[in-house]
Amino acid sequence: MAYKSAFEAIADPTRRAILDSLADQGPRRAGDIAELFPQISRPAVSKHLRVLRGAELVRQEARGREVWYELRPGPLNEVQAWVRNYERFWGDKLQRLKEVAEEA
Amino acid sequence: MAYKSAFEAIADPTRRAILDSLADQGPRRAGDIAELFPQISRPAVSKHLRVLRGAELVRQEARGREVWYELRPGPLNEVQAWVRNYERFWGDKLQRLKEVAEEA
DNA sequence: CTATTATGTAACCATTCAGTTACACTTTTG
DNA sequence: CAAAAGTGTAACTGAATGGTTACATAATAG
Repeated sequence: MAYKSAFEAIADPTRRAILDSLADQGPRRAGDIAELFPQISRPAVSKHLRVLRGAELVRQEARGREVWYELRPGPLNEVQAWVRNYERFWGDKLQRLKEVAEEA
Repeated sequence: MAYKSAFEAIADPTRRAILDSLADQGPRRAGDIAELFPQISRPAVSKHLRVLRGAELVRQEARGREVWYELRPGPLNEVQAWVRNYERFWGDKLQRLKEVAEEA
């Protein structure tokens, strides 16, 4: 059960949704997070949380018998940096013009 | 072999490297791309290319018996948009300040 | 025409993944 | 204390993943 990179962690749509919910609504309990996904079982969500922990995208904090999860989006930095390298291809007008010119 | 989203396509480091090489050096032949990865076989690279095609991150163009691959980074837009939602957590100074304040 | 080159695919394999159910553990509640 | 609540893990399962080797096909070269 090797630790995953942020790239792998966010490949799964359920895990992205978990992160989204933490971003929108702040720290939540494990059970509350699981309730967001009635279609899958609680242990399945627990495993997703473990993957997110492994990627250091969330931090957990025990409060009595409850466990609160908090967003820790730092590692997404790497993803952003990688994707930014491609912005020019759809953002840079000159680049776009060059592509059109090459097609002609 | 269902078609993957951009998120899933870029989860694999070999596929990211393929995209990087196309971004850096422009369109290349399938064989040339495969040579970038001496550690894995040519068919394995061919399969990665297929995944990238499925995600519409590359386009292929037959030129005689050669097949040229060209970067088509449009779908990365979706990834960028998603990640951008998290920028504020590490970029926004006010947000950072708020977090520090909450910890204190 | 034949041989070679460039490429993709089929068939197979071991591993990983995402899910399940059953269970264990710890903390709170009555 | 006993029961209930909150959570994670073990064991299992079917499907998908990433890799391999062997082969098929099409185009160029001699």
